[in-house]
Amino acid sequence: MVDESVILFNELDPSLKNTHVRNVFMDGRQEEGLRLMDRMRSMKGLAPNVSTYNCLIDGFCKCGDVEKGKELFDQMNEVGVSPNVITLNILVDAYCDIDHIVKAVDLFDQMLASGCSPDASVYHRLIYGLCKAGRMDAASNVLSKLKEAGFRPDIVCYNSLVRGFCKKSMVDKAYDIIKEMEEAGVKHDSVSYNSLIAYFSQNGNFGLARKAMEWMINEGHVPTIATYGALIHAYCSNGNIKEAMKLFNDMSSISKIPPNTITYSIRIESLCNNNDINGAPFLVDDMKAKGVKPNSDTYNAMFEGLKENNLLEDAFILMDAMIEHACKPDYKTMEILTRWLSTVGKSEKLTSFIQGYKVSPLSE
DNA sequence: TTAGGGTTAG
Repeated sequence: MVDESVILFNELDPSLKNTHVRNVFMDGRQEEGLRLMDRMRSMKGLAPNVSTYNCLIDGFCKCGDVEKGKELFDQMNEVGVSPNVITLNILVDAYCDIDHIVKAVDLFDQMLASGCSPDASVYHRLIYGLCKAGRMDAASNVLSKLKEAGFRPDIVCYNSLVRGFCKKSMVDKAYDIIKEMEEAGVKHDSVSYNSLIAYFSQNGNFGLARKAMEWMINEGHVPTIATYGALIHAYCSNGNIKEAMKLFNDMSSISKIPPNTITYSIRIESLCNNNDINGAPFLVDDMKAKGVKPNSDTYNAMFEGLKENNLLEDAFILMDAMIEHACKPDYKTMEILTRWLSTVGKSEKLTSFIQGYKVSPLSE
């Protein structure tokens, strides 16, 4: 069979062949790209270059096949194409994304040992990935290596560390980082403040959280949706709905920040936790009116509330709404529904739901 | 002459 894409490829100027294959990979046509790469290798004086490999590896990683990406990375070494910092960044990001932190660190160490000199971005992204995974010892270790290599952490890197330490309740370490930022002349921003505000409010220290909000304003930073979100969530968890609502209103009226999916989900979750499931549909209507799209977390909060109140028929209607609005259930949705529906002998509804069929008797 | 592009709230 004649392969049209190969014929077209053959006619291209040699100088354009790598670009063409890159475009094929970036377009998500991995199989076709691989065929063209084979073709290239068989042509005299032509070979895929590092950027072609990078597009290919990135394509596989984005499709979730990171191991295939790593295989191709190894293949690069075999065929004599040296990986560069972009190759390394693609793989480090991909490993961090799927929480294969050890592999990300191994790859990084391997590159260091092989004499490749990563630029600051590789350190930055690895630190971010490690902080996100809560691996603060490893993150601190990479931070030291970054400094040894003569680089400096930037604001994003510092903020990742502040957040990581706050999440682990290692607030002294977070303060150390803030101090280091100040000494290094890197000015903290609203993101740095938001991590602290979230930490204080989660621990019920609302006085300090509000104080930090004041400091950030005095320093010329504007509170963001995350500032309000952290506080609203903490007040809701603490049962102080009045204060939460005040902030919700202040956010729109004073700060002119419209609520988003997360802010609404926080409030819906709070209603459900306080046995006020009847209030949830009104909030959903309000979201719709404001053009804010519910996501799986919004639905999950409502499913939890309906389950607590044993409102099975309402759950079926909600499952239909989820399908109708093309909102993909996540692992948490599946967990809630599996447990609930199997207990009440309605597992077949879950099967239909997964297959994308309506489940409510009202819609039949 | 390319390729990747990291931060905060639930």
